Amino acid sequence: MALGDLEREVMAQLWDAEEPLTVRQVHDRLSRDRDLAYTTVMTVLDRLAKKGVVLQQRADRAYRYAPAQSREEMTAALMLDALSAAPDGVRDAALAHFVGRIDPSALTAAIEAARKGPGAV
Amino acid sequence: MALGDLEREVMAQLWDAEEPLTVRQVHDRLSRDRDLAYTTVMTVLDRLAKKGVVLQQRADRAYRYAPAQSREEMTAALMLDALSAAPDGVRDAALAHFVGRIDPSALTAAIEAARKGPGAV
DNA sequence: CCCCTTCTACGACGATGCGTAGTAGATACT
DNA sequence: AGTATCTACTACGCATCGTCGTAGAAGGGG
Repeated sequence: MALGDLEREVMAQLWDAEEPLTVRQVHDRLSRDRDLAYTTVMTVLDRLAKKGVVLQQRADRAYRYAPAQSREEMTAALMLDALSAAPDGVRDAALAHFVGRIDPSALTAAIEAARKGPGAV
Repeated sequence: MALGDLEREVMAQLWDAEEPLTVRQVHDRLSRDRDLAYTTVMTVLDRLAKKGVVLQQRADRAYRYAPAQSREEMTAALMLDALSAAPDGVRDAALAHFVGRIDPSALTAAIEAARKGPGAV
């Protein structure tokens, strides 16, 4: 699921927040940098919810929005999508190209972390 | 650079071909499955050229189109894009998530292949 | 009880991207 | 000369996205 620029900014706020946010809270945080209408933020959050990338839950009067996945999970999923787009015979070579382009120490650290168990950063 | 469905189909033909193709050649190959106007294929190839993902070179009368990158390179680049979209502090964890989700033997093979030298599949 | 604030629901508009294709004009083969 | 081939340019419909307005529900303060 590809996101637009503003959608990504909103996701960044939700990920930074470690707690579900209301439309108003997201709007306030974005308003430090940009000048957006309250309803713009609402529309974006609504679209993100319809796409399934954020979860919507009622609390008191207002909805609270939380990311459906952690930023790490979504990033990993996007990488997997890119890899899966290649046909079978190409994946190994593509993976080798990818591996050759990232920092080897970061890779070994990632392998170690993954070995210790998923989710254990 | 995100590609549309038809754009991806055209790229698949160019990648399969191991040789630059004319519009007509691409059109013929696609016509085995689909019913597309010649000019549709031309438009798509032109847009791909403008995006820089295919190279356009004159030969005789007709243009020949070739992928600017191999399928492996482009796939790896897209994976890197996805990874780079995450902020610094998240990349390591995202990479660990990714590593945890792919076949370990494919990963070690990829590391081995990458170690031997870029491009040596 | 009425007004003001706060939310959500829904619609809308302009820009852009993409699939799709037609027409016009150049060029070459017959 | 006529026909086939190829590029150039334009265009249309649809979906997505950034952007916002209006309407309506719902609660708090005078």
